[in-house]
Amino acid sequence: MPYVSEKNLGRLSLYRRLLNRLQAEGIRNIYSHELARMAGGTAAQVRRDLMAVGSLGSPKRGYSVRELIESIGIFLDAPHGEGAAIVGVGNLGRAIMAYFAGRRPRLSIVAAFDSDPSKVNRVIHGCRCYPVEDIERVVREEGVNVAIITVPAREAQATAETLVRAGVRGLLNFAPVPLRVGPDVYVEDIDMTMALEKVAYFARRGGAVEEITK
Amino acid sequence: MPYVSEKNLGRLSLYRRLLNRLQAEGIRNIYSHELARMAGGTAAQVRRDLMAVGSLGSPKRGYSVRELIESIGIFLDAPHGEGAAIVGVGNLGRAIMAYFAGRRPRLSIVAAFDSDPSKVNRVIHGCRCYPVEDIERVVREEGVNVAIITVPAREAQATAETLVRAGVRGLLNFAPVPLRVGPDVYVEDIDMTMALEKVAYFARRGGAVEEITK
DNA sequence: GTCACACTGTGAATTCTTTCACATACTATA
DNA sequence: TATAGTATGTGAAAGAATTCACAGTGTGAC
Ligand SMILES: NC(=O)c1ccc[n+]([C@@H]2O[C@H](COP(=O)([O-])OP(=O)(O)OC[C@H]3O[C@@H](n4cnc5c(N)ncnc54)[C@H](O)[C@@H]3O)[C@@H](O)[C@H]2O)c1
Ligand SMILES: NC(=O)c1ccc[n+]([C@@H]2O[C@H](COP(=O)([O-])OP(=O)(O)OC[C@H]3O[C@@H](n4cnc5c(N)ncnc54)[C@H](O)[C@@H]3O)[C@@H](O)[C@H]2O)c1
Repeated sequence: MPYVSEKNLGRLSLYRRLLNRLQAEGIRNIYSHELARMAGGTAAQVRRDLMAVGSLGSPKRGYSVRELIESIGIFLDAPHGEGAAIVGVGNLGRAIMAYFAGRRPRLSIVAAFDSDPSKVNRVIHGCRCYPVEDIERVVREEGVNVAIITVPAREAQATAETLVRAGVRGLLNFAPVPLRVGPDVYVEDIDMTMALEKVAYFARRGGAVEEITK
Repeated sequence: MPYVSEKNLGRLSLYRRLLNRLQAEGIRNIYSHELARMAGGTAAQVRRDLMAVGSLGSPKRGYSVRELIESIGIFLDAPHGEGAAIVGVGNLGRAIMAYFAGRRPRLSIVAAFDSDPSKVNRVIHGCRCYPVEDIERVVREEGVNVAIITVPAREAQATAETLVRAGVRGLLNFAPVPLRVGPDVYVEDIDMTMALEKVAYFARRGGAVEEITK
């Protein structure tokens, strides 16, 4: 399987979503420059990204939407689907559960955990909420490989360690603290404060340098 | 004012948060390699990043935590504070309002908007919720420069256009669609589906390439 | 059947980012 | 006051990511 950088992979995920929308509209073929326009990039970059999934475009007709979705799927998805866990069923955690509920069949939230007794043993957005003591057991039983962390910042490191001990190898972290984990665990941070400060800064200094202009 | 790349700026924001925490713990000085360890980077990168704010370290003592926070603030923040707006007071929008409420004095959410009549004219997490028809007026009155978009995907483009028309120059977009705006508007997308797919992918293929190892 | 065209796939060039490595400078100590 | 030692600031090198640019190719027109 070819190596892809993180950015590369992110864009493949984006292309797939755009392609799914096109497919729903009945569009069967698409050119790299059209996809680029939708994704906010350049045609060359789209083509370069698609090399990872084994390019399958044809001149004069571009890419088959159906084939592309399929190829990206083969590349991105776990062969037999995958379940994620979420720890911290607060404001953000519940919003995320609502968002992912019933959305992606190949990657869904299969277990939630919270330390608050008033939240455990309830079903929230179609997903059972367990006490944190059950993390290890449930993660192992369900074969969960990926987890979302939405606990308060001071609990995040300990939560990450528990999850890793249970076998989780990928973390999506919403707590505003960098997590320390072993090199075999992949961490993606979503840092809204940083994002908002970036936006404020670049909005002040004469806007975008690189926006979808044409 | 020196030019900084997006990544650069993001890290400055992160450093500031880490430094604030240190300051609260009573720590007065810090070395680049310590900050690097906390932020998950290298010492050289920290020093390089800090060049943007005008470096002010001293050998043997490192950087003054207080001075650094101050310098980063001068660099990052609007001189007299700044108000942001949020459009879409749903699950995610409310979580974000709760999160930012009373947190950053220099960059706070000063107005919320929703199209749902049952939400407007209420105060949610200390912030007035207006009908969408008032976006233009309120944004102008409050001098809002930055907005957060948490409306459903199909409404996002129209919302962005309304905001830009009202004078907003920076958007933090949570809707899973790339926004088309003019080149003078800065857009930052937070795409949770992409993030989760990335985590799942890299978790599967032997974890991180580049995590905080040492 | 064959021609011309527009688009793909991809090496090479460019641009952007990170890391290296070292001269410089400050402090503590005696 | 002189000295030793360690951390900074930064040019230069290395490494990534993006863009350029063009050869190759399948398609539709005729
Ligand atoms: N709300 C947002 O929009 C937002 C934005 C950015 C970042 N964050 C971060 O996301 C995290 C959650 O934010 P929130 O607004 O949902 O907070 P919240 O207080 O609403 O929810 C936190 C939840 O975690 C649970 N919890 C606490 N300790 C736990 C533990 N050790 N194990 C399991 N569960 C535990 C609590 O019971 C609660 O249900 C925080 O770290 C916050 O900084 C939130
Ligand atoms: N919930 C999540 O965790 C999550 C995660 C990723 C992305 N998103 C995206 O964020 C957006 C909001 O998600 P949500 O879960 O909060 O949805 P939601 O349905 O709970 O909230 C949407 C809100 O927007 C309001 N709204 C609808 N049209 C509007 C308009 N034209 N102008 C102003 N307000 C309008 C609705 O009244 C509602 O209050 C969606 O685009 C979603 O795809 C959400």
